[in-house]
Amino acid sequence: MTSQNISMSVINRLPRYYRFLNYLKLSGVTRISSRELSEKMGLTASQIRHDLNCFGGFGQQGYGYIVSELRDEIGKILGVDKQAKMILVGAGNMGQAVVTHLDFESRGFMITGIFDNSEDKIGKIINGIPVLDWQTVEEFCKEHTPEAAMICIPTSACKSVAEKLIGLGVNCFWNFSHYDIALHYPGTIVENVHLGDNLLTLSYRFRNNS
Amino acid sequence: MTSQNISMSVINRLPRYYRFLNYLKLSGVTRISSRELSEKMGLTASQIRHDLNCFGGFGQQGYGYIVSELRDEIGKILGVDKQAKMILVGAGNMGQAVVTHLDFESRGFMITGIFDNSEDKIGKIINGIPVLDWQTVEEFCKEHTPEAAMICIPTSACKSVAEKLIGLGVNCFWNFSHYDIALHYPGTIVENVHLGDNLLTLSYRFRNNS
DNA sequence: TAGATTGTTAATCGATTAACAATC
DNA sequence: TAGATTGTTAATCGATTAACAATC
Repeated sequence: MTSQNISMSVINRLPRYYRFLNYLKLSGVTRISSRELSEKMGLTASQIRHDLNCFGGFGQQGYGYIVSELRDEIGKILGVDKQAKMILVGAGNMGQAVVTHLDFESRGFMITGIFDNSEDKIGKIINGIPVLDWQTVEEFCKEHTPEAAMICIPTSACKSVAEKLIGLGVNCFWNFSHYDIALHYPGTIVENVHLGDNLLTLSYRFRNNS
Repeated sequence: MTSQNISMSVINRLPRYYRFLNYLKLSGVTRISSRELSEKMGLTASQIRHDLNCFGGFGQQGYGYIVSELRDEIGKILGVDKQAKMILVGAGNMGQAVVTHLDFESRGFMITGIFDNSEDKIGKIINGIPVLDWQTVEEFCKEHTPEAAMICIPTSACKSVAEKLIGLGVNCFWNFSHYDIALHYPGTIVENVHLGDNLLTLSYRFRNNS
């Protein structure tokens, strides 16, 4: 395993490499050089080679990279061949939409349970999975041992939910709330999706577009 | 206007500053030093002072920053006091959920039109706004002159949609598809929301958590 | 073999942190 | 005034780019 000391800058580029290579493969491209890929992706060839070599030498000198091979290697690095059990906490608009819209199975996760505390939602079926009462999460975790959680609840509720889940062995979070889990629980792995922040950034750029 | 040459690293932190200051204000905190704020946010005091001074001296030496004043200043920088007209293209799960879930008005934008090309969706009312036929977008834009668009359609449809909108004077995009608008149309302002990429990054970090 | 392109090291560039003089 | 904390410059650190030897 050559996975030590890889910077977040590099890691954050991997999914995009994976997407482009996937697209190239589907388009029937079998071979590509770092220069050609750099033109398609708007990066430098140097950066691509540098990034890839964090994980090993996937190319052939004088030839380039075999698209399907490189795609598979990056897929393996990202963990697309595995599926960690993930629960969704909060079955509101956003939670429902993301779970319905996105293919989790091809991205390393599998939704195995959905929880909410509202009478309206409990019992509802989302994407084939029934919404359970948040009160029963402890029981569920002890039986099914989920490893990750997608958090789609109001920020005010997140502290107690995170605390509870961490106590039940969940330490990987896909966090859509504004509560800063990573800051309060240093051992956890957290990716934040802050749509509001993203929209504000767009606003700034729109207003200051000189 | 002191908005020249601000790096994206700084810009991307602004919404988070704004959120924390807002929270502090609501909590009744009137005054804060860069050191106190740095502890609450998990940054260095030096970085906070450095970031803020890109836009002007908002503090008082020996005293710190007045919370509500700083909040308002950053809000103004982000453009929360203005509302650019934005249309939503694609009224599927994600588009509906985000428009319903998020308060656009307090983040510099206002949804003034929703478009789709599916019979099921056209005529439906989302958040008080009727879904219009995508075929009528040209007419709509000429009358209402939207300045921005939220793109929630399949990647395959994005190229033609982006082209059309750019032709109609829209050059600011909140892009949920995987089509790379910024790469293909260099003059545009684009913020991408790539949920799938984000989930893959989480998968990587989960698998390589040593 | 000659040409092409990688893998890898060195140079550059940019972002973060440290230090401290200015000043409230 | 003395103490505190900013604004700002200098030092450090990390990420990107350039260069080129290795090699297919």
